[in-house]
Amino acid sequence: MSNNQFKRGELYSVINGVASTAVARRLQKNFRNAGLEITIEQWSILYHLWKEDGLSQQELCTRTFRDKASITRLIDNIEKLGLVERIASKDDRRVNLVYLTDAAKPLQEATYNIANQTMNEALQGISKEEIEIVKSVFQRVYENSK
Amino acid sequence: MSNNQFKRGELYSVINGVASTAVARRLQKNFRNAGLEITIEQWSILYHLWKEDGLSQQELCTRTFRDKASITRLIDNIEKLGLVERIASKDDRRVNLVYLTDAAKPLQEATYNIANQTMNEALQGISKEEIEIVKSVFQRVYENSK
DNA sequence: GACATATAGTTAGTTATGCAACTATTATAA
DNA sequence: TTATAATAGTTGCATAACTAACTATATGTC
Repeated sequence: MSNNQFKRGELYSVINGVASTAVARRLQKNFRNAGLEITIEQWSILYHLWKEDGLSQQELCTRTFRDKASITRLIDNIEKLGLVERIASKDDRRVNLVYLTDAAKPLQEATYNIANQTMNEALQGISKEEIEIVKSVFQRVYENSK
Repeated sequence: MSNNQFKRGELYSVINGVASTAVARRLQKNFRNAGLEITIEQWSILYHLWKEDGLSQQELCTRTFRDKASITRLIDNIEKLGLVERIASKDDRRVNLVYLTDAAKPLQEATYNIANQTMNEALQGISKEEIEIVKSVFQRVYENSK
């Protein structure tokens, strides 16, 4: 089984280890205000594909710490929006590779800007040292709990 | 590289400020192994009622950082299990007060033990000072984001 | 080559979350 | 006093999560 210990662990990499549902909700609202009708969960998938397109669903499980069933349905929904498509791998016919469509590419800059701004606001007044401690504690809690 | 986040504000107050879905899942599993078929979310409601019985749904919203619709349905499910009951307030007829039933009381000690043990394992090697910093950062991120 | 096992992905069932629209009750203001 | 606003809770709709059972393909061992 994959290490899918975190429901939306994705946010971690985005907000420097300081994760909170408050931030997630704020980010979602900012997306919506900008006319971007995607969920944060969907965005987290796109985020990884912008970094590296054509990942397998299994690889997305690993990178986003999600269950494979969750990935299946997230991809289903993003596919319905026309932002990604599944293409069967030629090397291994069990594998689906997930590719961004042309419709997804313009979203990247807009969402990056909104995400960065949201995170900066959330992290105001918090020092780099504190963030490092939070990350370190998270890491050890994770190690202790698996 | 780990990835951590607390799923609900609730967990934050329960596990000494160090929240992670890994701990939540471990806790859930430990509950199940002990024959306690409740979810962590349900348990988080019971936890607050064991500390102070007869809270209103609104008060549970505040204390567990949840939406009132979420509380409505969580209470629905816990009520179906026979662990709590809603009693209309005499002072304000809009208000439901949530009371533990006799069936819920014996669960307290068992779940406390399991929770404490799970938390102690998760927090091994982490100092009180570090935990305080994590709590403080969470609080400030929350304040910055609401 | 054949059989067992591991891996990638899908589907079903249950729980939980958030938003928005709604009802009922209480508080406030004209 | 009456009209309006605020508050407590419920319900409908959509998304997401986890477990477990399932299909299909690959791999490894005899």
